[in-house]
Amino acid sequence: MLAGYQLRGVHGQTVEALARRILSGEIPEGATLDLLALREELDVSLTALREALKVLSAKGIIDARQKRGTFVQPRSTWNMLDGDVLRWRSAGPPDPDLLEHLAEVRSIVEPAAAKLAAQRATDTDLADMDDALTRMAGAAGKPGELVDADLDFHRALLGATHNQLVVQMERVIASGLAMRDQVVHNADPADDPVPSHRKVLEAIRAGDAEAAEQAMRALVDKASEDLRRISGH
Amino acid sequence: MLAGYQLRGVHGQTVEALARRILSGEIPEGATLDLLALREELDVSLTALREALKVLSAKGIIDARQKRGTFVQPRSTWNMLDGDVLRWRSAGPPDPDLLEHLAEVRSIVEPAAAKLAAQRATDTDLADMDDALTRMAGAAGKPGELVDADLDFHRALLGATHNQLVVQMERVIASGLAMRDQVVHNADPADDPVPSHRKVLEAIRAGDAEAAEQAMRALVDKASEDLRRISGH
DNA sequence: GTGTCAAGATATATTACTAAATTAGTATCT
DNA sequence: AGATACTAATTTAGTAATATATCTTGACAC
Repeated sequence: MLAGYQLRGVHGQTVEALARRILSGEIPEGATLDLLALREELDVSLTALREALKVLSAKGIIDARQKRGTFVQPRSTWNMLDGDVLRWRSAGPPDPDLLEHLAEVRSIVEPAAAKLAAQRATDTDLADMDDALTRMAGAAGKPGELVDADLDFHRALLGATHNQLVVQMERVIASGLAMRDQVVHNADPADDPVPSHRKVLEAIRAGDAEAAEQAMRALVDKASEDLRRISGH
Repeated sequence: MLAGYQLRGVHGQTVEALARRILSGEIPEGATLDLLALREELDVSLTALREALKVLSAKGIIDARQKRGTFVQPRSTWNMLDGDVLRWRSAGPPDPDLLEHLAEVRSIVEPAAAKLAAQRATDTDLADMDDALTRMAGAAGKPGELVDADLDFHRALLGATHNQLVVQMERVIASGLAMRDQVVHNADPADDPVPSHRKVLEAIRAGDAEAAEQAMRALVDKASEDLRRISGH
């Protein structure tokens, strides 16, 4: 049960089904949706379908205009930073570009976050990170727990920036970790993730912004490197 | 007409009204929504209300569970990077924290984006940025056009990273510019924004990643500085 | 050419109903 | 008395049929 970073099934399965068709490209960008046909295919009422469309519309995936019809919007207007959208995308066949982009965002955001965290972390923040690290150390062998604890560490770190918007990047990182797991499965037991994380934490605890930034940069650079090596680029 | 970076009225006014009430704190976090009461207050049908709720639910603002009720979620789960959410927030009384956080995200993302852009910008990207810069230079005195061109420049720059996720940060930047405009109104005509932007563009054109990063850092640092000075901190 | 008007199409809203899910209370049995 | 099983109440979720509002297109007049 590695559903640790899977959001609760907030929106019914109609949305999921529709989203999958669009995200996968089965229904391409620019296409006009045939609501009546979809209604039959998905075997739901029109109102239920429209509620699903409202969700997708809220995420910038479709646009429903009177008289003209309901269109799939270009991918550039999709809310790629939305947790659901990321999850739907990662559900399909693994997209190497997406993985690359996710890693890139991490390497932009996380070192900067570590820097801020070093300047602002409260005792509670530190305790949260410490707790996650302890659980990481104790989860050797149990891949599910390890990923959960890993994510918790990064979540706590982002929280320590005390910047609401930075905290939201959690979704990107969670998605990145989830997709990585789909690809790697059995990580090399030789490289223990704990020391590198501890290095970050200690720099933050010491309030050394530069050291924290650098330690985090090393961490995400290694992650990117691992990814590149595995995805065969 | 400074609606340049205002999204088309995608979702009806019911969503807007509900969103305002929640975002403003009138309906606080954790509150249980009384659908029947809201139905009357907003004077819409229940299905229309439910569609509005679906939109808010898609943005992580509320959570509707059968039998238990519909709850306002804690702010930490709201999709703060969503364009609509940002717009709704900036509609209310200006939140100094939000401005600060927006500026912080800019100062994290944009220098990194400039660096990537220097490595990847195509001729088209450069032309787009150049065009925006030209329009900036020609829009002296006309504040609306200036902001539009400014935003276009940053949009083009983000596009030049060729990273879908980074491109999405446009919403954050657009929101930041919009909120800044609400506050400053009449900018000091003494400081012309064009030279600093041109410096960034030229570094990108030259493919000098470090210079581009630095030039952009200088730019956003100055913006943050201006903001801090005005908002009276 | 430009503006106005009518017709057609389609998303949007309304009403009223049924179904499903889940909590809490109640009764029953051991 | 305590645990289990049943029942009721509440509230979201879904269905269906119908009406309305608004946008697009094309035609027609000016």
